[in-house]
Amino acid sequence: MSSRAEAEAAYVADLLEGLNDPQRQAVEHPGGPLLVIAGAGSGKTRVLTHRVAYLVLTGQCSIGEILAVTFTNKAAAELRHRVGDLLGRSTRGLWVQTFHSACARIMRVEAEKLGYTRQFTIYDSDDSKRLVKRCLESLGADTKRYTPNGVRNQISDHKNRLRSPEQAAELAAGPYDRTVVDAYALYQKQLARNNAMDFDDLMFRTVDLFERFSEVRTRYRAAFKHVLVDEYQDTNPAQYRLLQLLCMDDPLHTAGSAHSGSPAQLALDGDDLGPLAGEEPGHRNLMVVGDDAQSIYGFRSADIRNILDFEDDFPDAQVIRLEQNYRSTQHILDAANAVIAQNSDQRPKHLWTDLGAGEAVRVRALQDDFTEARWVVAEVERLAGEGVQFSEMAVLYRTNALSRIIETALTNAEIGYQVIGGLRFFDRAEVKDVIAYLSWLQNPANTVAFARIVNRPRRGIGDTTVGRLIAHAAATGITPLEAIEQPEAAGLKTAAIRAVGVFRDQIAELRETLAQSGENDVSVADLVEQVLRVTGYRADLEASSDPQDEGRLENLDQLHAYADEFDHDVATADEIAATAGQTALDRFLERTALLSDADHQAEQEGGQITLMTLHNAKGAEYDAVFLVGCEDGIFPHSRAIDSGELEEERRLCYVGLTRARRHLALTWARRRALYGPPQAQYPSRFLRELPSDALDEDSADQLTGAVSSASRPRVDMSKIGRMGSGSGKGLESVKRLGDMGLKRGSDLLRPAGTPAMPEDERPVLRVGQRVRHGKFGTGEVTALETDVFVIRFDEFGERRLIAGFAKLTPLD
DNA sequence: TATTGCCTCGTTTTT
DNA sequence: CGAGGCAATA
Repeated sequence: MSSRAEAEAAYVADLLEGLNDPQRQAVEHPGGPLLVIAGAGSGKTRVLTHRVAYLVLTGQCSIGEILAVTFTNKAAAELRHRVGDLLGRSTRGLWVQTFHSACARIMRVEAEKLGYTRQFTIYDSDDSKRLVKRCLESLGADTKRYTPNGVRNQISDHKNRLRSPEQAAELAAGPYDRTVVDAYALYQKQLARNNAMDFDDLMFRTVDLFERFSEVRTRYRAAFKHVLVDEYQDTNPAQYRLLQLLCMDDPLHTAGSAHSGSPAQLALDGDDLGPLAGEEPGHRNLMVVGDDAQSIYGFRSADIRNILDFEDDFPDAQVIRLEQNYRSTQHILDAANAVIAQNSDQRPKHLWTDLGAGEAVRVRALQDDFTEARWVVAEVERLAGEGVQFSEMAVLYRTNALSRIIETALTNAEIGYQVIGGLRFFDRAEVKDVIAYLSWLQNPANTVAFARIVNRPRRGIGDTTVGRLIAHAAATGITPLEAIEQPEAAGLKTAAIRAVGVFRDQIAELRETLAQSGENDVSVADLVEQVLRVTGYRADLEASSDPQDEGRLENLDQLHAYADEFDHDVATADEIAATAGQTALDRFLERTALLSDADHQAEQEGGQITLMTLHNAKGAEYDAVFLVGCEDGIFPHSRAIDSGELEEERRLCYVGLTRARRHLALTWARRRALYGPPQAQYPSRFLRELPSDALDEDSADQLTGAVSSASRPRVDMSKIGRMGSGSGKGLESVKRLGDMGLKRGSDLLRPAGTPAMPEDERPVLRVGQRVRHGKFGTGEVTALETDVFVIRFDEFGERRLIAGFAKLTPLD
């Protein structure tokens, strides 16, 4: 053996040191499709990083021939960092990217083939929502019935399933679907006209590109000899297809029928659909790592079938399971195992540890939300007294609305905390405004950015004027930038022309600066500064008396600082190579578009306890975890109960439980004031799935008393009718209901114009009785409460009616 | 055109 | 309770 080979063998032996058997098996996998089922805390990142290092050290491929994809920038950064540590050298050339940034990078190079310029703008969900709204309006759709957000989600789902508008049309069942499809078609047209892609397009267009241009496909297939995927359980059909196109044989024909879709329709020349005769076979080196039990993004079109059916999709696939957990004590794992075992659509799995049984898991029923919060705080203080760091504790909840009361309790106890999630830095209106300025300067076709900033700060350019400018631009095929140069042609009158003129001059000045920046490489920070100054944006905020504007100014300072940092951040050689021909502004916009706040978020400051949703908790771990609000309707969420999505909720529970290393407590409140007055709550069904052996003795009776009432038929508050239009004449009655612990206001329905009915005239009803109502037609009484009827109408579903107002005629 | 007040409605959200 | 939407106002 040559000394070089010996040295290499030594390196590799070193690398494999300390891995358990299945981990090592995964790292040494000879090639071909590999699925690593990595239970929570089983060392999946370890496997990924070691695998990359192994491939490089054994000379199976160079570092630049590996593509590792993740879902978050944070995960990508960590992966890169840890691979660097293992290899002891630079990871330059290694493609560690999020799905979206990898696609964006490819699209920047290939955009022209699909009719975009390289400067295409990436729309975030907010931009995309605005555009959808505009589309709906121009279709004349009622945006109350067709909410922009709802329609956008539907469109997003179509795209994630690789359905073109035409294909979506084939599936459209009712009038709602058809409107969605119309909006989708128009929306895509507008995106193209705006030279913009939304997040979904980054994936969809890349798939499209690979499917239609064999030359491009071949190039990327050859470039990556190994593809690794993190969090595979969260991939959607588009991502699945992309992986297939990159790795597998005969890529145009291997698509599973469930996932296949033909390219979106784009009017383009140079189509290159053809048989694949002569195309190199795929390398098949696809390694995916994930945990089906942690698939919690189904609502974002992630398809758990991807991981469940991996062996069917790739018949020669190897499957390796990692079940040894290095994080939690056995009681915690027992609890998690028991809960997830209730799911039927789940790979059987049994986490175990050699860390010992540990402390019992605790379940606590508290009389109300306030008491619950205080209990958690008291426990936090007790644990702190035992030496657990605040930074090692977390409070988890299903919905953000639950955080407030915990925050209040922590504040009262003077315990520092940080809330993860909420409004991100780059989503703040003022930050987005400035970015929109920059974005529009870079891409004048970006109508969404134009509409956003044209009257910000206020310049007296109202909706009508903006509408005329946009309509004029659309009608004549020019950009909004050109449109403001010809306000007369757009049909504007004197006052509007003057206002637009001011704006036009400001933009001209900014464009001048930008043009110079191309030559002299003026920094992005300077551009930000220019925007703030020239547009009067800063002056406007400074002159304001609104106290919130102070914070906005601070945010803008932060944005400036961020841009400054960006200017001085020496781009890696990689980035420069990938972005040849791009200006600093181009790169800045790309980065901000794809960067979430989590990446920007300061590392855990010492001494602070963390509050976050269960979704945000994935990947995190803490010594002590409190899972609050374990009540049916909250967790599992009522909407999930309705739509039968309990398994995903249960996986969410599994995620929550497995975040804890040593201390785990689950709490629920018998009464909770979520919106308005307190309401009776019932314990989460998941609590009853916890094995008593894993619980402490006090936990045993924490569900009794309430369980019997939970089995009582309950009114599903989410299906309750709404108060009719008209003013609050019913307020008194509504207030009385509030006093009785029922929800008030919008949950109660009073048909417009219906007068209150004297008590003695109200019909006597019984459950099961058929009734007629003036507005809702016929239905059946499902429940009676004091002053309230609950009726399931044949056409409108369940509604709650105020007895004093509802005119109901008994039918039998 | 900007401001106001009233009404509605209420998951989760890696990009 | 509180944010966002919208219609009635100044």
